[in-house]
Amino acid sequence: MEPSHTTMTDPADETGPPAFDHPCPIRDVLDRIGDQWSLLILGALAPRTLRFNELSRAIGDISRQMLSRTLKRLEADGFVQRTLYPEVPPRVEYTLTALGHSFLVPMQQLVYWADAHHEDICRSRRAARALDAGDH
Amino acid sequence: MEPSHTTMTDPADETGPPAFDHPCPIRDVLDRIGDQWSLLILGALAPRTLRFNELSRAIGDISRQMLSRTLKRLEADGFVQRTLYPEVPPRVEYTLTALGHSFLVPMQQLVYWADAHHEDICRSRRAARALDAGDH
DNA sequence: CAGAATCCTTGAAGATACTG
DNA sequence: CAGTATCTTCAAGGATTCTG
Repeated sequence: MEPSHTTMTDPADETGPPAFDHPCPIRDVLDRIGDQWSLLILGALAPRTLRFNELSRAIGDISRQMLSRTLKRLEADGFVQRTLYPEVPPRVEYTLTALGHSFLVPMQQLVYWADAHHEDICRSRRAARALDAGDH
Repeated sequence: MEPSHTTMTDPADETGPPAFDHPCPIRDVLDRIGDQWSLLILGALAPRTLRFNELSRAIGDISRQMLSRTLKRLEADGFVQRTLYPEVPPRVEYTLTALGHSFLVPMQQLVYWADAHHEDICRSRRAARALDAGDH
């Protein structure tokens, strides 16, 4: 856990207005992937470019509202590129940027870990619940 | 994104929502690390065992409330072990389990990525804000 | 088709105070 | 020392409606 936390108090980068860019890199990334939808969207876009409604169907239970919002953030952060084709009816395509793809590399490792250890976690939870139920 | 996500768009898996243990391993893990404190706690415990108040001081701006809650969840999920020494005054030590340590391995990769690309993200954000300010 | 605008609910987190 | 108990706030996310 070294790199991110030791640098977060770096007093030398006072180049701009504070209070809106996050001081801690990993926090920034976690805020992005911590939400309900970002990772699902990135995963859906990983193999191929998709249009708005294709993305909506691919994910299934996401509201248009949240899909729109989340895509905007991902676009603003440079993970996703949005391309509007000025036709009628309008067509908009979303595709991963190089940054977006590169992000999925370490993320994939985490997915592997999660798959490998999910059972351990569930077992631990059941044990905890059993204890909790027994002692009150 | 193979193992976890390709299966969740599968239209054929309507076997009924079990509704108690999370169906998606990665979601489970993300829920844990997505919150404000879990990762900070794991990071603090990585190099050494700590007592409750040591942990509190190590993290700094966490309330006792949240420290207690988060530790309980981490303990229930098997990331952290809690040991109570029945002395007066009481002493409680928290330490990472093998599962907790193994989790930090892929997590570390994500931290590296975040450090390496934080500037890209910030730059992208600034550009997005500039565009946004210009077009309305 | 691809969103934006609006309103509302809920859970996460903070503040504060108390306890074995 | 190591917590728990309440109360409150706040923002993420959902539902619904409207539009170029």
